Amino acid sequence: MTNQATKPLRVDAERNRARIVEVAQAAFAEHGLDVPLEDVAGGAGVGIATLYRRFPTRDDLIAACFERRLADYARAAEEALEAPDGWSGFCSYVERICAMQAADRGLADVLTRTFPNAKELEAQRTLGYERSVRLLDRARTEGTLRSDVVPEDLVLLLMANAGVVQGFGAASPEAWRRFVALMLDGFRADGAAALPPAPSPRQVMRAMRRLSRAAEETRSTP
Amino acid sequence: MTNQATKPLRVDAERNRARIVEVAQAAFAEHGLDVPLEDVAGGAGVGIATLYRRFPTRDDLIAACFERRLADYARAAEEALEAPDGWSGFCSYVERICAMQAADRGLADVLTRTFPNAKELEAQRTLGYERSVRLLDRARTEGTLRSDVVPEDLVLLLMANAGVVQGFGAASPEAWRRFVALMLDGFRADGAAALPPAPSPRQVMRAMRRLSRAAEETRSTP
DNA sequence: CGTCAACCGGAGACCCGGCTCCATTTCGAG
DNA sequence: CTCGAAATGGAGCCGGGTCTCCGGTTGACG
Repeated sequence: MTNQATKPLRVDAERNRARIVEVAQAAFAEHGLDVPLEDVAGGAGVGIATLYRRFPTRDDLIAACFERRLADYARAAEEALEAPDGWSGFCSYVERICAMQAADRGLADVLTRTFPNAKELEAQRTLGYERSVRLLDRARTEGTLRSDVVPEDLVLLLMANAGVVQGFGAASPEAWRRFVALMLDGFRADGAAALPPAPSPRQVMRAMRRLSRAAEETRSTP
Repeated sequence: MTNQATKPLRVDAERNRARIVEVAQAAFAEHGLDVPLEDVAGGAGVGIATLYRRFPTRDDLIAACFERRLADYARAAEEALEAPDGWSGFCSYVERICAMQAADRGLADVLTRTFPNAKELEAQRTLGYERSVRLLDRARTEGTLRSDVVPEDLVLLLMANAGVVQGFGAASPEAWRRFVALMLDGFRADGAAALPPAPSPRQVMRAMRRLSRAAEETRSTP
């Protein structure tokens, strides 16, 4: 979805494009992925048409804004893999991605939706996913992480944390920390009780697709 | 906000009112608190004006729909108080209210917002809150529930579960069970690590007010 | 059965966001 | 400096939701 091989833009056009992305990034972070695009255009000191010409689809703009952020996300797992032990790696990873969600409402959405047309984004997400699987395996074989966790549980956690962040927002910006700590305690192996079944990977995909679709509809028919 | 002392309605009007509430309840349960009111009116086989005449405000309709459901919510805590021990009472309470959220998207919202003009609703909520405090105290002094939990943690849980329910929706209707089980494990006293500070009661109130306000704005300027 | 207040429905005004069309401006190559 | 392609911006259309106004209908009482 990102124009890479296309002809380079005229310098003024490129400048505008950059400003749009910059403003959009801030707007997404503060208000979520559903900010009115007119506001973004206005904030960038540019006409709405310019924004649409450069980013025909909202998803195009989202992709442009979150490529870097998602790379950070993937890197978080990589760095956590370098932790001295599995458990601390797992914990610091979870805390880190939840912190990212708390700091950027848009990212919280991006992490729980799917963007079929933005291969770059999806590639990063997949990369992060694969690394987190290794992270999970390591902590699990170490015996500190409960043995019945599956990668899908991370999605559960991401969605739950999104709810906390969204719910408390600015009213209690640190509330998510407590939630995550509680949750991490629940992930410990010792004394863990049996768990109800996890959603299947297919179900997770369906849920993420559903969220994307719902967002789109909410936009066209608010 | 509920008209109690006002003159009784004409029988046909009363019949319509009842149908509106009935349809609205179902619509709220399925689509959340933000369903278009025209749909509700249409579903009830009634003109939009009739709905507005009977419920000048969306909140009036919400209050009429959720008085009973919130009474159920308050009763859940009462019944949990009768459990043989504190821990099982706490667990069954948590599971029950989360199940209620999963079964009714509207309720999930009602439980995390505030309705300053619906004293009946707020009274039920307060009742439920007071009972849950006793529930917490009992399990805590029993030594099974970690000693550093506070009532605000239940709000944290409600908001997190709302995120899970909202996120997975129909794609994995049982996912919340696993989440709640994980969470409950985190609430156990044994081996609990120190927790970051909880949001203060004031912060919780502010957050709930904020959600209400946000919802209103989303409605007028989606 | 007649009357009137209560009730009803739907047209339409209003607002908002998404998206497009096109007359005008600006860049930059020659 | 000239000139065409690139870029621009805002007016304007659409669709959807809220809420009101008013002419027509109906229940209930005498």
